[in-house]
Amino acid sequence: MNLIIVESPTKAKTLAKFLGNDYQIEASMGHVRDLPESRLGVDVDHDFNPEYVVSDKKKDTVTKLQKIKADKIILATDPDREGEAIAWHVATLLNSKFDPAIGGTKFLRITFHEITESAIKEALAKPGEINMELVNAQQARRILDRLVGYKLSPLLWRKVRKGLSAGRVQSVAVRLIVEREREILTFVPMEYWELVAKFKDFEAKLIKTEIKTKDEADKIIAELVGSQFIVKQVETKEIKRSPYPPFTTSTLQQAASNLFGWSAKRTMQVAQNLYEQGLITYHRTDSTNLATQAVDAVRQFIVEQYGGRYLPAEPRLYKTKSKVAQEAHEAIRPTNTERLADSSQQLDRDQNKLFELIWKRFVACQMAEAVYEQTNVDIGVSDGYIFRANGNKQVFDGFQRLFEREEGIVLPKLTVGEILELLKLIPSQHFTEPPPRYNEASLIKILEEYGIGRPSTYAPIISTIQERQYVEKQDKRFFATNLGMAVNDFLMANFANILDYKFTAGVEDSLDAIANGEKKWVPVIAEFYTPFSEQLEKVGDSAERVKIAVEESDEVCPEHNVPMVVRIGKFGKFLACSKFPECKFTKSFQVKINMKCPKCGTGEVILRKTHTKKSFYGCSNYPKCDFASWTRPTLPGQSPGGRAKPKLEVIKM
DNA sequence: CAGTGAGCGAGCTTCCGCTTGACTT
Repeated sequence: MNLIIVESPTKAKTLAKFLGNDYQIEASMGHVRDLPESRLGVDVDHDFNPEYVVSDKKKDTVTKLQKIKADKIILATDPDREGEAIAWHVATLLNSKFDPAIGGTKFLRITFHEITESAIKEALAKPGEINMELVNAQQARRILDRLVGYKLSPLLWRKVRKGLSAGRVQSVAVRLIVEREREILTFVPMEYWELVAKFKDFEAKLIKTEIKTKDEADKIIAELVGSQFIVKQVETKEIKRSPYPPFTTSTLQQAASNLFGWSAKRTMQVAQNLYEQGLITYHRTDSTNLATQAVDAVRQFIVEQYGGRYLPAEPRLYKTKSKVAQEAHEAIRPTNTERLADSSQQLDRDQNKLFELIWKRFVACQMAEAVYEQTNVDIGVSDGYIFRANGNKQVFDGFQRLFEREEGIVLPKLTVGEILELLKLIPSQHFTEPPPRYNEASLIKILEEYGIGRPSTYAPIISTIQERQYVEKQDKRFFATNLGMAVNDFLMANFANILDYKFTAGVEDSLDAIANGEKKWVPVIAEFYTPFSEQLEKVGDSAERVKIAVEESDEVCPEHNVPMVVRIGKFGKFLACSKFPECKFTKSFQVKINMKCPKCGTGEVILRKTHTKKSFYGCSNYPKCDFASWTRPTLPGQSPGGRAKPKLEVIKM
């Protein structure tokens, strides 16, 4: 009997369908061994020798694998750095029971990038061995992350506050948010004006002229009134739009965040569900590759469903942009394109929404381009001013057939030299705006661009930086807290190299060098650790304890008539008199949603929490007014929840 | 449907990446 070990139980089931009774297939459930949680587990004085332990959570899995009697053990973990390491750890743990010298058990390593019958049988036909260079690259990655995290965090406990943490990934995520916060705080809005000329049936905007003040706008209007508006140029060109590539984890999380307002965590939970039901391919991937079989099938589907005009002559190939991508899996796609109609009844609302999103993105990615006719019209005025109007008409919908149709702007037929009748000049005041605060989608996007974090960690990173209270989410946007800024400033002042946006990219280059045999892992780690440990010692000896700014509130202490400040206790935020410890007056911290209580009309609606930490809406006049609601209260005429309707339309098939 | 809470300092905290349940409310 042959034992095949993969990482995911769902994958094990799929393989079992393809292979007969000659194989027993089991899942390792990810990593089986790791550095111990409660201590460093790296011997920094002896070549960084790591200490690996099987955690309590993994014991059952490991014991189960060890008990299986097999002639051959085939390690079919993912074809990437982490997968290779899992294979090695599994082999090491099973070796005592299955020593080739004693029992004759043989370890074989196979890899495949797509879960199709042909790919698996091909892999089984030519098995290889564990690639120790790749394993060592993973060990270097693991040990470096441990050294950074478990050396910097205790320094923060000493210099800032107990329980804090720092790491190669999380500290950069916090840095991004802190720097954006400061950019917004120091941003000076600049006034500018726009001028729109209204004609019969269309309008045009003044271009190439900067207007800074109302006086300037008025002056130009005075000049223009009574002038002749003449069509100077009419330019029409064809524009083609291509579909987006199929989803990876990060783009799926971004789309679900932007379209549905979902957190990355929620998206992954729903995707996990779809994956377990066999409806989609694996949902933790950084690749946009597609199995040839799947592309062939969807091309046939497109012809049958929409007609040959919607099919490009050649299949579209999508190259993965990210340099750090490991491409162990395919893109996220439906496992069966034709399954949409009958599956929809069994799925709940969230599953349906996400499946439809994945389905559309995949089918669209193999459809024809959409074609538009774009018209630019320049209108000249005697004084040299130029107004421009843009028209946009869809000529062929192509892949856009699957999505909501955008309203085009249709311009009337205009000819060069034509004199237009001006109806009105409309000035409008604007101000330049700072870049927006990050939300989950934009944070994941930029982290991926820097190569920081992996598909399996984007969602957990977002949880960690909030749990540590480095950042807070308000209305789905991240705000840096005073604590986050203080920790960031401390780390930037003393360990700027680790917080460098390019640090991870440099680490990745070294790991690649280890993986392809150009470098050995121990010197790579030593080269980092020697200066790092010197710096740790220096900062530990000399740095002052960091003071965290307290946030003032609008509330005033009734006993001392001084502002109250926001403090953080065991159970979250509360308001305290700024004269503490002299004055011990406190008040609960109220999160207002800018709405009067619908019951008493005088109180503010505030967000509160039950004993069990569940959020609900209540009235600030409680206990005088007992208004309470699980959902955000609505004012007459407002749609419940005030949420925008999702942009998807139902696919008719 | 709605606690409390900081300051002392024992013993504790902490990383990133790979996978799912097993818990409670």
